[in-house]
Amino acid sequence: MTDKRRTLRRKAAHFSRIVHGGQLADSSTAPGSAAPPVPRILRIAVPTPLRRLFDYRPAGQPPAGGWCPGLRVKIPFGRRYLVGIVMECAMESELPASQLKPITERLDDEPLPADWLWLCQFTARYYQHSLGDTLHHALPGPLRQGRPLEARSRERWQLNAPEAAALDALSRAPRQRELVRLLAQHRHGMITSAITAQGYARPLLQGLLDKSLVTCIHEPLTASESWSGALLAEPALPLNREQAAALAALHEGLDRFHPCLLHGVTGSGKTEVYLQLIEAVLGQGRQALVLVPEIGLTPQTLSRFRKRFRAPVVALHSGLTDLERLDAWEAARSGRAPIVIGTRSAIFTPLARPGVIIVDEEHDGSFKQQDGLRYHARDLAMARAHRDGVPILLGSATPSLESLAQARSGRYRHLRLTQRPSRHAPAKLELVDLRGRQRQGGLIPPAIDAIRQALKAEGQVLVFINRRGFSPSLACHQCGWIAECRHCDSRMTLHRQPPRLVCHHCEYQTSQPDACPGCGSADLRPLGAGTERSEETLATLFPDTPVYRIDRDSTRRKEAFDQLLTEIRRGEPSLLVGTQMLAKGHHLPHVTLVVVVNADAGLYASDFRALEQSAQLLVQVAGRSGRADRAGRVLVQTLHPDDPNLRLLADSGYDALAYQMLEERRLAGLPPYRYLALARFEATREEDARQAAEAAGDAVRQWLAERQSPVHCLGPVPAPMERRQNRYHVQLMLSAEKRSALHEASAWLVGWMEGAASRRVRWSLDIDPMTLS
DNA sequence: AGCACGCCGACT
DNA sequence: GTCGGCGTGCTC
Repeated sequence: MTDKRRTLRRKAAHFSRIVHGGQLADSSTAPGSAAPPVPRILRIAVPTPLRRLFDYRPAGQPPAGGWCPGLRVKIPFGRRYLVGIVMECAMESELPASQLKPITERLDDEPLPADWLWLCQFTARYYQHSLGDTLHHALPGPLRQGRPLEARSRERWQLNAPEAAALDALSRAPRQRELVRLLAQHRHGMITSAITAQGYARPLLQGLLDKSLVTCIHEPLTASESWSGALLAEPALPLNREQAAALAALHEGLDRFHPCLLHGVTGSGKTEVYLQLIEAVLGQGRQALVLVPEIGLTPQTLSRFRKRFRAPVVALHSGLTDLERLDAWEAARSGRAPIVIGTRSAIFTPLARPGVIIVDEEHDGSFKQQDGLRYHARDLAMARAHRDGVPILLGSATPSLESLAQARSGRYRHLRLTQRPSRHAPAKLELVDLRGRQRQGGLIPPAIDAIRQALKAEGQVLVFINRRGFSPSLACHQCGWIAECRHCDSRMTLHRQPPRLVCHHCEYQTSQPDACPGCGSADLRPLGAGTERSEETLATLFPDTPVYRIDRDSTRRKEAFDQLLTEIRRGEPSLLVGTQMLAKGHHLPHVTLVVVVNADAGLYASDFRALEQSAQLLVQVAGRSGRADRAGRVLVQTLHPDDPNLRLLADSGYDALAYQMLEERRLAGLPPYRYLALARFEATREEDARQAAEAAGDAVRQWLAERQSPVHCLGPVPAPMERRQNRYHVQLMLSAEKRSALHEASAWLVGWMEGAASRRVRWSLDIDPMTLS
């Protein structure tokens, strides 16, 4: 009884710290202030999900600049040692001195960069995440582990002999010859990572070294490279009128926060605008940060940037080792890297002299992290540009409704590109009625005829089907049994290579049954088509044409994908069957016909963003069709050819549908007109998840009522797929017209859940959720 | 999240 | 007799 009361009191105290305390470290105590007094207390962010700082006593020599926020320290924490980051220096602690431990060791002489620290604090607060966890997440691995942020040396490779002589010596080593040619293009040599990024493995370099054809120089990493002088390695392309106008508008806002939406149809030359904007920024001696979708950081994108500028382009992609990542981070922090290009997590790269942030394909879903720290890189980019006082450019042919609304309201400058260099307008979507038609591999006769014609005219055909595997389910024609996952509320997808039933939600696999487990009948049939089945059908229908399947299964190995793309770019008439992997980003100049096997998935889905996302995807796919000298066709198969949304998209284009969707969002009280926060609860027992959600719902409703808060609370409701991997998902939604109100309410809810949630229930809060599932 | 402590079933 | 299951509590 007394125990219980004590626990409650402790929870209340803890809770009030979370809600009322926790101001951000004052930036006036940041590095640079003169002669700081030695603090008695260091408040430290610790890599744990606990949303508070921990007080320690300083120990050892203070750094030259004095104790200040941003210094890494090693600390004893419970029974282990962790790397924490000093966030505040204070003279008093709420705890008695006897309960404070001294830090074990100071790890830095200089604090971590202030812009990085600010962004992490902003992120933790905005997404209601533990600051310690956020900092940990945003730090390169070696720094996370407490390794020093010191100058590392790196290897620079330079050709020794004249190119011709070297080539002579390598008559029987074609890869080494290629590498020699590459090195010959770089008078000052190349660093290892730049070479491996081009696909040359280290052993090749060793081979050249053994033959004394190259020298390897170990240079300190901090050596500043001079890239001043001539900025461009190749001249900029001429701009059309719209591009020039957009660039002129961007030039007006180079020295301030200037949010812009570059809204340009596929092929209208957005990248050229990026490049010339970056040129201007580099010309001022400042840096550019470019964010691209996960699928967009291809060697082609990268080489376009690298070819244009003489300055080094640092790419942050998933293939980097921890040390390479640290190098990139350090190069950006020190200002040595003028151009940094990377996916979502690259938003956490510090910059010495920020000049512009560009978010390419800003509507892309991969900018939102879907687990753990659920941040949206585009939104963080906006916050960061605002704080740094630099322009930010969001680019897309199919802008998110969020960005479109901002542009329409005038908060973002709306820059449009409507012209394409080719004579042809983007291909129109032709809706094809699927109803009552015989399908082969998902395709109906008119589509097959169109494919035949396109191939006859020496074109390539892209068949888009957003389902991996052979068939999305396996059904018994005797009793109606359907293969379902044991662990999820979902159907198993049939795969042929290898033949298995696979759950795409939890990876659970079984062998394909010979007979129905329900009635024993052998009449099991695949239901519907996936990429494998379309591939098989097309191979039968067009035996003389190569069929390439591009999906996660066929391109598991990276080289396989590159090889396929190279083959496809040769331009021979061929059939490409693929998921959105193919639809996004890749330039496929020889495709003259696109067939969308089924456009219906997003039209009637329950998720409020489904229509927006499928419209964006359809437009992206359609953009693969047609090229400079030949108009393309896009056939869209659908069971709902009269669907008003689909019609609007086909007849009037994305923008018209987008503006209509915005009106619908306004009426429905959904983003971007209201802000959402989604609390998710999951547990192995359905009961536990539901009870936790109900308790949270009751608590937050009471809190809202007491304060007469305008925030709405919906639920709890079961998630759209309630059972996943044998865990039950229930959710609670908060919505508000004002961000600040939502923020207050969700902060309170998080505090409540942190104190109240039972051990068997996992919960998380998703601010600005992308999906309600 | 880790990592302890603590209290109940099948094993050398 | 103990090894180890996961329930509960704590981390300055």
